[in-house]
Amino acid sequence: MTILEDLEWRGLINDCTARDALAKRLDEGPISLYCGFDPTADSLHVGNLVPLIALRRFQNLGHKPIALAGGATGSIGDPSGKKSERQLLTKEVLDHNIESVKSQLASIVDFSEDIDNTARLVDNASWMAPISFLDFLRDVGKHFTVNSMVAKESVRARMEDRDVGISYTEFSYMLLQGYDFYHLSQAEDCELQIGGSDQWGNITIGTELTRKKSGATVFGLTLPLITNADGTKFGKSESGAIWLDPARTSVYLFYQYFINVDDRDVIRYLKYFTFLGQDEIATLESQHEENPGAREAHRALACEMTRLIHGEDATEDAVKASKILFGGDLDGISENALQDAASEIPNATIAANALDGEGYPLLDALVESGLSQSRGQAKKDIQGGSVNVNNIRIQEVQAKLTPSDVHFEKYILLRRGKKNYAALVIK
RNA sequence: GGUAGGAUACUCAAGUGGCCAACGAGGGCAGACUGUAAAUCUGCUGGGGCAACCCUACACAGGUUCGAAUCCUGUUCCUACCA
Repeated sequence: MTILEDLEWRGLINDCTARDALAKRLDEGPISLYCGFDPTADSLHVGNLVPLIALRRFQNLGHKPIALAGGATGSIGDPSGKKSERQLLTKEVLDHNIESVKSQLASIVDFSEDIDNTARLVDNASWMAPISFLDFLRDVGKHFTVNSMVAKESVRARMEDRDVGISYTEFSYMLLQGYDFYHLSQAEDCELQIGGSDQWGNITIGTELTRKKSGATVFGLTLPLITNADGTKFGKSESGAIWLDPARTSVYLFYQYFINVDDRDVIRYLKYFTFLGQDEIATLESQHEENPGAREAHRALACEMTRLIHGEDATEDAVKASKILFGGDLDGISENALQDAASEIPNATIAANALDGEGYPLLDALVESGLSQSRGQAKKDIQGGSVNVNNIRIQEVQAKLTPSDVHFEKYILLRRGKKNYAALVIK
């Protein structure tokens, strides 16, 4: 199966320039391809993942991936899909972001030097910064009419909204990205750019510019926007985006996000995100249809994803913790098991002597651990029967935690609702 | 510039002197059922207090009144029509 057939089967091709010509070129041998990302944050999140994983799919088949960090473009701001003008980021922030994201990229594409088609990371600031404004206008700007630029979706949306408008700076963004492609085609023999579907306009500017300036044919391919069956935004949980940085989104929560994917989405996501083949996914699909309650497909998705981003050991810990936390009773649990579970969920520390005498109010513990936002909310949660201490439901608002609630002289396990856990660590 | 209308909680949207921390819908959270689903049903949805109650909040700043989201004055912003 060719790479394009594989992507097609996975539902990962949204749009493609000169599809037949690209297929032919891919048959002839490995090519270099790139995918850009703007360093707007110091971590990637799962929403960024599809194009990067696609880079890896190409790499697995011998092609040479280039990850492009938008040190230059990121300082301008891509208007695509943005309703209003963006705040400019300082150079220090951009540099810091690129540095942080670099290690995350390494878990997705292979940067090891002992293979022929090792991945490379480039920063477009390195070739963009030296170009003078005059040169840019003469060498790049001359190739495009404002008429066609204005017609691009990303610009038109902002032009039509007269309240926000679009600055000249953001208007120029597409030319910068277009120039990137031209530059990489010259300097790195890069022949393909991939990206999210919102990048179509920017990518075609690049293929056009390259053709006009050098006569070479380069290709563009966009991947679909991931949509959840229930209409919510993919990659967002109740507490915000699911980040790849474990300091921002714990491995446990990362794993749980995929475990909790909607039934209707799970097979699609296995195709989008994992490297499992047709046979394996077909097996999971039939298992899922026969017995959805077992959630084999969810487990496979969550494990594959967690393993890819966080590695084998962290995945095992997350699986272990999930088993303990959703296994019911705490009786007979071992100290190690509880400790493992506690290390995966939010912790709050209280002093041992706070439990003495009257005991420590459960209300305070809920707020302290972040499970409830305020004491008033904590009270409602308790009255609503959603609060558990050591997996036993507590409904007295005035309940106090005492030394008898402490397991192994160290832990009290709190839970709000079915899935929100926190550990109270006694010091 | 003129005239008319508008600004209410996460969003939409009622309320036009006390019964308003504010109807209703969506969203969110939780409970029941289940599979850590979906659908459905139920409860909650400004902060503090066990409570009586207190504080903060109906664009902003003042005023009238025992009492204001509601009336008056000024300010800002929106929308429509006219110039």
